[in-house]
Amino acid sequence: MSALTPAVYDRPVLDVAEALIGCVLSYGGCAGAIVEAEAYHQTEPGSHAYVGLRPRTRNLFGPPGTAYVYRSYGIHACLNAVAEPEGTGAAVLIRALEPIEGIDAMRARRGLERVESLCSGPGKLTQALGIWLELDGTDLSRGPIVISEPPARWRDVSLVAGPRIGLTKAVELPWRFCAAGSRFLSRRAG
DNA sequence: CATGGGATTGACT
DNA sequence: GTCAATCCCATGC
Repeated sequence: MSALTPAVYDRPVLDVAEALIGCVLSYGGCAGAIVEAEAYHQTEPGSHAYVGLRPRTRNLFGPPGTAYVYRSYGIHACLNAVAEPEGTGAAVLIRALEPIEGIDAMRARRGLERVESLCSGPGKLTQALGIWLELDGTDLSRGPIVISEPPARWRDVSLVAGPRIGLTKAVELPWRFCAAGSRFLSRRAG
């Protein structure tokens, strides 16, 4: 399994979002296949980058392949992969994983048994893998969080695009991508 | 300086 | 279906 290079992220954010479905996210002995992701770009108001570079969103404008981890609703951490050239605010929000490795550690951190519930949401998967805000700004091609190329069974998965979840602005853009038929999504694809 | 809202979740009716 | 938890910081007076 080889890590995605920065060049993979240095492309239009919609292309990166599609490319990440089926890739494997690993951290601290846990791993899962990405089954759901959303694209965000500075040119549309759903993005944290829309208002311009701020201290909190600094890493969202960093080099392609950077991790952008932010606090959501005061409680949760959400993980993004930064895309497009440095200086452009664009990123892919990782929304759900199909657990592959370290499932018992995920269960312990989540306090749940059901595999389908371990990583089926952006705040859930960071809790399951133990990813927190101090990993903001780290390099996804070098670690400690790594995203690797899809295993054989994930090549050529069918994707379903639909509107992004939970937004109050730019609700209509179909920038959410899901692995078709997956049981590990945060919500059903549509 | 005070206020408010958010790329969510889980518990409850 | 509703709602509170809880933090950063942007915004406005």
